[in-house]
Amino acid sequence: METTGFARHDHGACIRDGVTAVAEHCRAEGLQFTPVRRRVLELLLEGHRALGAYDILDRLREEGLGSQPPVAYRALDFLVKNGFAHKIERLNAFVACACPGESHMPAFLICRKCDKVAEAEADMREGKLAQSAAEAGFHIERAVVEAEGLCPNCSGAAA
Amino acid sequence: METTGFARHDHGACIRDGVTAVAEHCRAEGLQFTPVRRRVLELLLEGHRALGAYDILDRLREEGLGSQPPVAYRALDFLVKNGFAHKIERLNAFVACACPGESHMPAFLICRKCDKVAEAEADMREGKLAQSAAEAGFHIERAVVEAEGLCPNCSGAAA
DNA sequence: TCGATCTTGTGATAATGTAACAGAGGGCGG
DNA sequence: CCGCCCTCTGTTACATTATCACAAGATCGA
Ligand SMILES: [Zn+2]
Ligand SMILES: [Zn+2]
Ligand SMILES: [Zn+2]
Ligand SMILES: [Zn+2]
Repeated sequence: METTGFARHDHGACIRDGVTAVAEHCRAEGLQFTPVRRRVLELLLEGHRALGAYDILDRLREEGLGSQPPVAYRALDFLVKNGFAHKIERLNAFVACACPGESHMPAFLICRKCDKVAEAEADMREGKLAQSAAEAGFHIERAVVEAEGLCPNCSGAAA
Repeated sequence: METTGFARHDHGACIRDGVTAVAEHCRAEGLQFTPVRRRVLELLLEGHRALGAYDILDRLREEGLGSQPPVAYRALDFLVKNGFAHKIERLNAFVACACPGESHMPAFLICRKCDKVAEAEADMREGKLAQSAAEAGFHIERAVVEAEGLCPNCSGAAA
C-alpha cells in the first residue's frame, strides 16, 4: 500500500531507485531502456505528478531528444505496457509506477489542489463492487480507480 | 446496486422512465429540459452503451438539432453537471445515469466485447482503499471507478 | 415592455492521440 | 565482411476530442 508522494521522503533516492529498478527489469527481460525512455521515466518521477504527453514532449524537445508527438507517445506506451508507468484517464496524463515490474491493479489518489498523485493498491476483484459484479455475472479483468480529493498537505492549508 | 443493462428488461420503459424522471427533476429544480438536451438523453439511454460526443453530434446533425461540437458538448455538460449522465473517462464517452437525480458515487462495468455499460454503486469512501487513504491523511471527495471485463452474455459466447 | 439570464448557432482553434513510411542501428547467420 | 531481420527513431500528415469567443435567439420575471 504505497502512498508516498504526499509524505516527506528522500526524493533524490526516489528517482534514482525508480530508474535503476526499471533498468534492472529491462536488463532481466531483454527490453531496451533507451535514452528517450529513460529520460521520460525520469521526468515522470520528478514530481509525483501526472504529466501530459505534450508536457513531456516539450521537455524532450528542449533537450534535443525528439520533437514530434510519436516520440513521446512511443516512450510512454513502452513504459505503460511494461508496467513502469500508468495513465491517469481522468487527466489524460501519466505517472511513474510506484512499484515497477510487479503486476498489480493500481488505484490513484489525486489531489485537486496541488495535483500530486499517489499510487495505492486496490484490487477490484475483491470487495463489494466485485461481489455485485459477480452476482450480475460480470467478470472484472481490469479496473481504473482514480480518487480525487485533498492530500494531507493541502487539506490543512485549505481549511 | 443497479446492474441492469446486461439483464434482459423492458427497454422501451427503460427509456421512457429515464426521460420522464429527468423531466420531473428539471421541473422541480427549475432547469430547462430543452429539445436538444432531451434528445441527447434519449440517445444515451438508447443502448446502455457509451456514446462519444461526436457520435451524438452526428445524430443531432441528421435530425437538424445542431451541427457544431459545442451543441453536443453543452448538452452533455448539462446532463453530467446535473447528474443525469456520466462520463466514462476510459472511453471518452458518455452514458445516461441509472438513477438520475440521486447523488451517488457511480462505478461502471464495461464489457470489452459488446461495449455495454452497467452502472453500479461503489462508494469509495468506505472499503480498503478509503481506509488506507485515510491513514495517509487523504480525503476522498469523488472517484472514477471503471471496471473492464466480460458481461454475462459475452463471457458465455466468448468461452 | 424591458432587461437579466440562460440557451443556441457558428466559425475558429486548441489539446490529445495515431497512421504510415523512410531511415538508422545493432545482432546474427552466411 | 555482407546482407537480413528486427527494433527503435525521425518526420509528415492526419484523426479525434474538446474549448473559446461572439452574435443571436428564447425565457422569464419585474
Ligand atoms: Zn519521491
Ligand atoms: Zn495537495
Ligand atoms: Zn434499458
Ligand atoms: Zn458484452
